[in-house]
Amino acid sequence: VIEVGAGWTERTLRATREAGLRSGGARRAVVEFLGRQSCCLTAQEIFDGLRADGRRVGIASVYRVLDRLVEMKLVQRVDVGAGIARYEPVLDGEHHHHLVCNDCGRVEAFTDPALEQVIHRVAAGVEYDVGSHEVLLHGACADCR
Amino acid sequence: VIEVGAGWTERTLRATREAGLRSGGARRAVVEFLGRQSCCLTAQEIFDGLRADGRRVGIASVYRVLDRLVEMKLVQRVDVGAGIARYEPVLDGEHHHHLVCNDCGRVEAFTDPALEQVIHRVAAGVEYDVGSHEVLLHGACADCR
DNA sequence: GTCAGTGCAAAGCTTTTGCAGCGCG
DNA sequence: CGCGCTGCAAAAGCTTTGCACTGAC
Repeated sequence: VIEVGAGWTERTLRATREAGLRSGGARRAVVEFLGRQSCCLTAQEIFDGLRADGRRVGIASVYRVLDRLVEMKLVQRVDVGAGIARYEPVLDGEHHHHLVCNDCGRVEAFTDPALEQVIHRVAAGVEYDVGSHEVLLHGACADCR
Repeated sequence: VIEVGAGWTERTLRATREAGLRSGGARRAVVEFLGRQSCCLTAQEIFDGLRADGRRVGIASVYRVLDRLVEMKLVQRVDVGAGIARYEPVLDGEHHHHLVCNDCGRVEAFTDPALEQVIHRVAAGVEYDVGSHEVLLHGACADCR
């Protein structure tokens, strides 16, 4: 079952409530904003988006909310390599990886079932207790090449 | 053919010479230091290592040399996700990926031929002109779990 | 002699922390 | 009504840039 953004928003708000966290305005705003996005965003992009919507949130709160959600495995942090962290919702039944353009910095998603299968086999064979994985393909996007 | 560190050092110094770059002390020191390492290092670790050897290099030079070598595809930059970039020699005939411990930050290498094969197939099927790739497995290492 | 390469210091950016106050439960 | 959540500002990293000077070619 593919869960869409709206489902993630609701599930996330419920999970934080059930974890005994109080619901302030900043967390709700960040969660609702993230739930409307398709791919990974930087903290600054989330901050700017909220400000553009007229929400007076602090960027520190954005980081605090994201940290908490990453900890709860509701958000995945993706480092595409420019020293800037990106964040995206963890959707049930959907899992993708990223193409990164070395020239313009564009990031796009791709999926591949065989790739997932091989990674799970590899993860099962190492000494680490692997909880998540990430595949990055770096290169030139259609526009830049 | 597996090329060892010494081969990389020599090949890299030759490549920079042939690219018309002048050979100052800092680049030579960084290249020779990197050639002696097995896995990825941070710029700070390289800087500290050189200082420990008594080389009076500036950290800015370490970054400048690394940038240049990444550009020439002689060094690969690896972002394991703590906001700190890591760098490692690109060895001919050897290619590995990384296990990252979420608790202690330890980074280890692993290889898997089937994984490489699948990634190359995926890379050939996307719109990007893929030049490099990177697989990160995050979890708890043997000591931390 | 020229100018790329270098070390040091200062600046820039992302991210974290301190703190007072608001407001959820 | 306590204490978690928040915004703001300041601090703390990592990385880059400015600048004068050295040394390779």
